[in-house]
Amino acid sequence: MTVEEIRGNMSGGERGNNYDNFPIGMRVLAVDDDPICLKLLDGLLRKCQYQVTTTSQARMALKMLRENRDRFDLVISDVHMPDMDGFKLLELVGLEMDLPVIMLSANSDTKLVRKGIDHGACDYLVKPVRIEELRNIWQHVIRKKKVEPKSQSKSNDQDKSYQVSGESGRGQSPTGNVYPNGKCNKKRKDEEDENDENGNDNEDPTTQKRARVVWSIELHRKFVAAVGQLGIEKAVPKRILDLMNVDGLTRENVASHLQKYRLYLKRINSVQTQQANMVAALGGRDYVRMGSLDGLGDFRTLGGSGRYTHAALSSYSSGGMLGRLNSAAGLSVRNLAASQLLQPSHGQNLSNSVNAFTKLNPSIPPASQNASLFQGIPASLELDQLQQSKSSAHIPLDESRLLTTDVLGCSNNSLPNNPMLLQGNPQQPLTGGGFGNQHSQNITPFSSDSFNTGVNGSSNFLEHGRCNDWQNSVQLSKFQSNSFPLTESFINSHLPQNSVREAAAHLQNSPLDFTSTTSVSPPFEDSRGEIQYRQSMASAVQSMNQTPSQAWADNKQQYSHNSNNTFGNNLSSQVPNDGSMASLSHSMNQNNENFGRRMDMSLIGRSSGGSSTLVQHTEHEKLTPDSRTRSNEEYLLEPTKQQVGFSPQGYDSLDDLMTAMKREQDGGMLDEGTIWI
DNA sequence: CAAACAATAT
DNA sequence: AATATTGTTT
Repeated sequence: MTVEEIRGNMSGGERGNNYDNFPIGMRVLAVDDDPICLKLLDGLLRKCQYQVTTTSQARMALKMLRENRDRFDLVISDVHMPDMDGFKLLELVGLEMDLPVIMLSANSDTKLVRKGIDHGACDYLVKPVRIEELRNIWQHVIRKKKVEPKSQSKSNDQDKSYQVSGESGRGQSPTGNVYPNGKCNKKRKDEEDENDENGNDNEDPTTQKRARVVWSIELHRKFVAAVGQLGIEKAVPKRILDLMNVDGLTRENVASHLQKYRLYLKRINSVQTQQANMVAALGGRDYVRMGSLDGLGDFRTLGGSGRYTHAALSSYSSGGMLGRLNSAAGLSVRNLAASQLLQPSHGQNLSNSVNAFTKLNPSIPPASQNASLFQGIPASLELDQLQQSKSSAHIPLDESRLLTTDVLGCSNNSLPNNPMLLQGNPQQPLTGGGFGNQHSQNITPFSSDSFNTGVNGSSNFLEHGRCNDWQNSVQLSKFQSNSFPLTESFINSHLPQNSVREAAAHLQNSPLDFTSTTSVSPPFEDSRGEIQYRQSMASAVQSMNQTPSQAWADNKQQYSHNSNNTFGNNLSSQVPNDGSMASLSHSMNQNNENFGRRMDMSLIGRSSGGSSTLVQHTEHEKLTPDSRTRSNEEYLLEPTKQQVGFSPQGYDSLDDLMTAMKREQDGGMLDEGTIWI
């Protein structure tokens, strides 16, 4: 009988629950860009009596999975795929739906296998796959189910996936166990601290000091999930610990990680802000910001931010225009950066309060709040800003306003604090309603995005590894920040605006190379979960009114490196000039597919400009250079106009900026950035 | 006192 | 750089 028949027999049982005759009818999603391989795989899986669904596109797979998480029991995916790196898919799946994923590849390179496992694959099969291997894949489903049950009684130890145990070193279990002895107690106190003294502690393994916790991807995932569940506000060590329900993990461990996580979030925010500000300051260049942050994505990957930078630069310079920029601009940039860095950040308090406010009352309509909030901001900030601006002579204050505007706009949108929601499933109806058709909506997304974007975008570049990346994110930030300076310098350089623009345009365009060259990361789709959390955290933690929306844009991002290049072309062609951002955004939401191209753009933009933000008002823009800039810029610009919200003062932005700067400074990010140029 | 947090140590 | 530990506050 055919699979279909089997399915039918199983009758309703499909939903995942019935495992009556389990392996039979197991719902498998097979993904492989090679139609032949896919067909073959499909055939084999069917022979195993699994209920098979196939797709040749990773993105499609992700889409299907997102649409109905309970529709599949297991995913088997090729590693090499044009639209999305298999590892990326793996990570996203693991993160978002936590389904067992089996990687498939003709390459049996240990490193690749390892990579697959590290990214959460429950198995790695080498092509050609034998049916014998496929006959046993169901075990992964069982295993996962067993572990998953979130029964969280902390008591059990063993089966939980997370229990902390094992000798410290190993760590390889993808799942990530932490502590050394299985038994560990949560409290370190109990252990025997004292005993050892003598030297005789000999110990039972139990007794030893516990190994330090390694925050594996899985563990981090759990952590993030817990945080997300709790909401930032309530995300305190103890609660997180409870939710995580990982044996052996202590509150202290969580606290420590939380500390780091918060720092990370802040950083991200800062960066974003910074970028946004920068952009604004610069003159409002807009960049498209689609890129995004995907939430997770960035965790660790970026190992060396440097290379990206490098690549970007080089491509840049090669472009010709760049060269000039570099030289002249470089200097200016540097100055700029330096000066900015120095500035103290005052407004933090303010911003914090704002955030808090927002957090607390997410539901509250934004507009009023925002307005009030902003207004509330002390003038002092302004002063600071001024000072700042002075120091960084190049940046005109006026421009800074732009940023502010964005911010406001975002807030106005009244998006829920959690961008995630929006982001979440593009396919799904926008929840907030906020985004309705209205143009206001349209606007919103962008603006908000712009904020987030910076940061997010960086993530895109990163290599895959969602989880991995968060740690890297910082690096990303660096990268971005660096890029920024470039831009600035660019701008700053006293070139006539037009020329500048042109240059900018070039940059953006040229970047294609960059993109392709640098093997940036795999595409990113966001993983919402993380993103969400992240965002929420960020917003909460950080300051500012960041807006939530970034999410959606971000989601889309995929950068396809493979896809293409055409960035310019696509852009121009696909996106009509007239098309406003709104349309864009809509389309984006609706189809992920489109994104790919767009994403490229964004990436490029980012890379080149550093900031992809969207930007706002055109008004400030001195004018658009018409035709030349066109593709990218226009695209961007248009929307900008729509954007709207203006707020008279840019306090926020300033504040943010300052904060960001300060932070950066602390982080040394800026410095670095400056350096490269 | 326990928990959270920030700072500091390894 | 990632965790752990310590110190302070709530």
